[in-house]
Amino acid sequence: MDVNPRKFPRQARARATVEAIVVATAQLLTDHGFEALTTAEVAERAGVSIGSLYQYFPNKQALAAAVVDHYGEQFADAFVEALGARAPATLAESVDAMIHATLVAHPHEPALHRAMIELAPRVGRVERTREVANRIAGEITAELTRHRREIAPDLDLADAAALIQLVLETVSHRALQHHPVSLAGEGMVRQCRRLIIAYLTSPSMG
Amino acid sequence: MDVNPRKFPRQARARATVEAIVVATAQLLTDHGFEALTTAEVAERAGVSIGSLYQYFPNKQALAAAVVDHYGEQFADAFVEALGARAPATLAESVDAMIHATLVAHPHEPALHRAMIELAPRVGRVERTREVANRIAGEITAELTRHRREIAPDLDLADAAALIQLVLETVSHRALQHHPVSLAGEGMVRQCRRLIIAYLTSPSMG
DNA sequence: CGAATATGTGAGGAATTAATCACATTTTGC
DNA sequence: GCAAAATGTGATTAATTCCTCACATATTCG
Repeated sequence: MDVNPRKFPRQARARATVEAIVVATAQLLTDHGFEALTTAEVAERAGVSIGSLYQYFPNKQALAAAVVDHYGEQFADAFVEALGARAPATLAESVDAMIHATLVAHPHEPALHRAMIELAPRVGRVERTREVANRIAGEITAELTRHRREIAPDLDLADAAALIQLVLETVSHRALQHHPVSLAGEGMVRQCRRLIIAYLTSPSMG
Repeated sequence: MDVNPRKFPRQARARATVEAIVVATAQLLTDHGFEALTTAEVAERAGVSIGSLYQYFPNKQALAAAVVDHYGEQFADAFVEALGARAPATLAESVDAMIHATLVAHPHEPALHRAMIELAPRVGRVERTREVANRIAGEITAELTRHRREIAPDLDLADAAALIQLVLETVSHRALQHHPVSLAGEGMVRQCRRLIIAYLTSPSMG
C-alpha cells in the first residue's frame, strides 16, 4: 500500500489545507485511535472537503504516515533544542538535562506520542521512528562523550546511549500517563535519574 | 460498550468453540492488527460459524478483551513459574532469573504481547493489564526482599520493583523485535543486567 | 485580461462489515 | 427413548466507509 503524498501543495492556500488535515488527523488519532479514524471526519475537523483530502493523501494510512513523519521530526527537534539549551558541567547534571529534555519534547498530549509509536509499524514508518530514536541516541552519545571520565571505562557509549534512550522514552510515557506534564512523575523521575547514573558510573563487572 | 461474554459455555463442545475463537482472534490480531480484524474471518479461522461467535461475544471488542484476559493471565503465570524454578543465591543471580523469566514468559510471538498492550486501553482492559504488571512487580519485590542486604538501604523495594518491571518489559520487547527468542538480544540483555544491578547496589546519592 | 494551471467541492458508487434471526443439530437429564 | 435445553449454522440486512469524478472556484503569469 502506497502511503506517499499524492502531490505537493504549491500555493500557500494548499499548504494550509494539508497542514489542517495533518493536525486534524493527529487530534482524532489521539482521541479515538486509528481504527475509529474516518477520512470524512478528518476532512470535517480540518474544515476541508473530502475531495481536497484525497487530492493529497491516497488513503487513510497515508494520513497516519504523514502524522508520524510530522510529529516525529518535531519531537526530535524539541529534544535536541531542550538538551542544547543547557550546559551541564557534571555527568549528573547531564543526565538531568536528558530527562528534562525528554519530558519537554513530549507533546502535551502524550497520547499522540504513544499513538505514533503504535501506528508506525502498521503504516510503513518503522524506519522513520527508528531514525528519530537514533538521532536522539546520537545526541545522548555526544553528551556522554563529554563526560567520558566520569563513566565506567568499559562501557560502550553508543550501547549505553541506546539503552538510556529506551529507558527515558518508556519511563516518560509511564510517568505522563499518571500525571500532568508539569509535575510529571516526581518519584518516577528521581528513580530514573538514579537508575541511569548508577548504570553509567558502576565499576565493570565480571 | 459492553465487552463481557454473552454466556458461559457449559458443554465441552462449547468450551472448545470459545477456545478456538480466542486462539483465532489472537492469531489474526498479531498478524494484521485490530482494525483489520473481521468477525467473519475470526469465525472462519476458528472453524466456526459467525452465529456461534456472536452467541458468546457481543462484538469485536469483546473478542480482543477476551484475548487480553486470556494471554495476560498466561503471561503472568509463565513469569512466576520461570522465576520460581530457580533458587538464586545472590542478587546478581536473582536479576538474571528475572531477566530469564521475562524472556521465557513472552509468547513466541512478541507481536501478540505488543498487540495486547496496545489493545487493552481501547477495549476497557487497562485495569487487567495493570494487574498483570503489579503481580509481576510483586514477585520482583519478594525476590528483592530476599536479598535486602545486598541492596542500597535507602531504596524502596516496591518502587524499585516497579521500575525494574517496566525496564524488563520494555527491553525484552525491543530485544525480541530484533532477534529470535532463543538468542534474544545478547548484548541488550547483558546491558540490562548491568543496568539493574548497578541501580540496586549503588550507594545513596544526595 | 484571459488562458492555463492549481485547488476546492461533495454527492454518490462500490465494497466491506458488524450483527441478527429463524431454523438445524447435538447433548443432557429424566 | 424423549422432551427440553444447549449449541451450531449462514444467508441476509442495515449501516458504514473508502474513494472517485465531474464540476466550480481561485491563483498564476504572460
